[in-house]
Amino acid sequence: MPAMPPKRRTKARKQPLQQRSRETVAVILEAAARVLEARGLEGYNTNAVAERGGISVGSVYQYFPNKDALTLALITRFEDALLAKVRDAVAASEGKSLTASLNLIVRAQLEAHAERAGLNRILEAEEDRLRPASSGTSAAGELKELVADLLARHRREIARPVDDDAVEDLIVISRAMVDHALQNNLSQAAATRRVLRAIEGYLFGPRPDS
Amino acid sequence: MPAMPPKRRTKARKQPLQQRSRETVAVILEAAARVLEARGLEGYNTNAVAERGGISVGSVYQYFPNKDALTLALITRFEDALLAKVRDAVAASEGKSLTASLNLIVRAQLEAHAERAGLNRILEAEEDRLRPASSGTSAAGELKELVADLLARHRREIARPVDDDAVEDLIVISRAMVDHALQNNLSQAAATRRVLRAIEGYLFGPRPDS
Amino acid sequence: MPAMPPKRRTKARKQPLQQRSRETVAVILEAAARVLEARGLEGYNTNAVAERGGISVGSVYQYFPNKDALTLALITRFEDALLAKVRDAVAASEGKSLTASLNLIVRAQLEAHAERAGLNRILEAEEDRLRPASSGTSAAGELKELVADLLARHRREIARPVDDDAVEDLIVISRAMVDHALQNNLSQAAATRRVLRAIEGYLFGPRPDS
Amino acid sequence: MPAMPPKRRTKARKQPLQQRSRETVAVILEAAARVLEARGLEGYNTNAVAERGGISVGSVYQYFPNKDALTLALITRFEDALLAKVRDAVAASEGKSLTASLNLIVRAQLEAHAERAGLNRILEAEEDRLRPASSGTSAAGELKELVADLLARHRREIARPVDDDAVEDLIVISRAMVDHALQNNLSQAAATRRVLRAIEGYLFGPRPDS
DNA sequence: TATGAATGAGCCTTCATTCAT
DNA sequence: GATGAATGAAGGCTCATTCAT
Repeated sequence: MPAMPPKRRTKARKQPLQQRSRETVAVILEAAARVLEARGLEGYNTNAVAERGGISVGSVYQYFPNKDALTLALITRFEDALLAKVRDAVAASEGKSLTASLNLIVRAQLEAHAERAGLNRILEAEEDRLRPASSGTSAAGELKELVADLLARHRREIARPVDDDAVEDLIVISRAMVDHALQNNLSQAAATRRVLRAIEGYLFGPRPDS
Repeated sequence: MPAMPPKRRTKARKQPLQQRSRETVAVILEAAARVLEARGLEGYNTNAVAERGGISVGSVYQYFPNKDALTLALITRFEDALLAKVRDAVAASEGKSLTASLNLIVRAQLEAHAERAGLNRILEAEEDRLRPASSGTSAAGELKELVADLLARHRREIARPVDDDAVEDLIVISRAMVDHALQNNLSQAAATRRVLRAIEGYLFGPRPDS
Repeated sequence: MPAMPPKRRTKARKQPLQQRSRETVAVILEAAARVLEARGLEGYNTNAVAERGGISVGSVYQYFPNKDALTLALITRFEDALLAKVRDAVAASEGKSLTASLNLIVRAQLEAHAERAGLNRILEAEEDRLRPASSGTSAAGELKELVADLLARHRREIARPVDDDAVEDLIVISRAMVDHALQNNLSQAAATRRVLRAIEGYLFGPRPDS
Repeated sequence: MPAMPPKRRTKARKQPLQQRSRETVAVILEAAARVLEARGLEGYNTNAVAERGGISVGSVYQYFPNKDALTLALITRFEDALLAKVRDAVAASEGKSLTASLNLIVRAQLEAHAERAGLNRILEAEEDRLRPASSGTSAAGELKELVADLLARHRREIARPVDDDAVEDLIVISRAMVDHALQNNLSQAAATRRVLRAIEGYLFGPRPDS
């Protein structure tokens, strides 16, 4: 079992309360994103980020205690964006059929991932390394809730008991399918179809015997 | 779009034809595995590997042109082991029902991953970075074939057309579910049940309309 | 021979004539002292000092041209305090025997050093680095005078000629002994005894032959 | 009280058993010494040391885990040299009078310090910072023993009880006097005279009353 | 005057890789 | 083939100092 590296601060070093600060933080994040996109994890370093952002390294460290914290902030930004899209999709699916709702949600996910596919893939890979082993994010929590609520609303149409495990599995499956679709450059349509097929299989498939 | 890094040899520098050589390669691989397990990606470096293996760095470079090639060899070793287990499971499922066959295969997968869970997770994460974007491995190819054959044999019990996409999706889903199960330290039993549920949902679920 | 670093201002940038200014300077000095005590030379930096003092870095630079000047001010503050204590001791020893007088002075020194032992040790170490090689401070000068006067008053009881060298040596010896005593956490009583023993040995010892 | 900085390895990273290695270590130490002499603590950094030694930084870190360890090695080197000189002086003073013996020892000390006065002063200053607060070195221990033995041999000529405290005080006093002498560029003769005066005062002075 | 965000030179340290032995 | 000392590019990070507001 890998030894846990010595704890390091990974929270923001200073809350960007001032206007100027908030802008700088935004600049840093965007610069980091661009470096990651342009040069990959390989060429991603704080000096490059600073240069790209037209600021100094010192400024990066004014707001992020270390490189990992910066990456983590990027991950959070992505998660928040994803979550927002899903939230909207869920809201928009009020009154719609389960299939239609799922369709909306899957599209939302695909969009969120597709927007900056290269970047997001890298971030997802880094997440594993940076999160202390399944430390539930609030974002992850809310996603579960959203899905759970949707499923609950359509309980009767679903062939299996809708418990926490089901919600989790559904998220795992759709995330994997979405990633796979993007990796293979599937068209929006094909991607949606395949992801949906997987999800609906899970939901409407035969009630498990065991 | 990420700039392609300058091409580097990532194939083994020489085929270990001699007995002695083959042993050394094995030593190196095992040392690398152990370093990865003990210290994580963080503490994984060629000097540490050499030390752990009781050999010199120079020897590592005798058999692997660079660090990535070594990691890749480790990944291949894992994939081969997995494939072997799956192959056996498929062989053993001759004449059995589809459900029983899947059960065997899923167990095989779980076993392969569980054996050195920590190590394998790291390797899977590295795979993304090291494979030039979906460059089909022969191992991946054979896995597809195995699954395709099994499904073909039970075609009539399956609710959807058994095409390449279906095979791919099935692999994606089960891999994701297996990873997730291991990550959450599910028991063998629970893991098997949930992975199977997902797979069977996909196979026996309602025929897609579109 | 060490190259002389480029000359830098190390004097206070402006005389704190105004009441407010004087207060700010005091705040800065005390903040610096506390940082030094709490985090050592390692964690002693102008930003930390400003934060500790509840002011901005800019303000620190308003009153001190650079970090060294601040440290030097701290050293001076300590020296002044020491000198004041010694001056009082000398005044109080009017009419007393030499031994009694020395006792008072040694106690004064010990007190001054003990008050903030950790801080003062650091400052003494920094003094070496910051003073351009034995540039006599006025404080050092006055100390010499005080000691010289005391010795002159008791000339007849002393076994050796009381010249400048003797005064200097006496100061060197007692300073070293006091430092050593504090470093080893000797009790007031033990410390006083040993320091006095050293001093009296020097004064009352055999007249040097050469 | 200053917080103790996180423990770091300060022992040699690798024992220089091979001939080549031993040479490299010597090169590094001498380079470090020269950098310290030429540019002071200010310009003392591992890159400069490597450059000065005509080797690469990597080599420095092959033998010293960090900069402080290197400095510490330099300190030890100095202490060992000093000790060797004192040991010789003690040996040479066999059968001589106490005064003559002290004379030899003081000269030895002065020589050791004078040899590279600038360097040694810096090292002494760093010692405080680098040694975990009065962690008795073996060198310090042996010095005490040497002095104690000498004094014991001449017990009858000494005016005070020769206990551990006396030995310690004597060492403190002579070290302070030697440092002071070098700092003021006293001539060998003057320095010796003054240091001896201080020591003899301590030894032959009046028996303390208290 | 005060503020504190921004700067950026510079230092420590790591580690993949080489190559003389 | 093996060895392991040596290399040195590269990158994370700090902190004294400045200056626009």
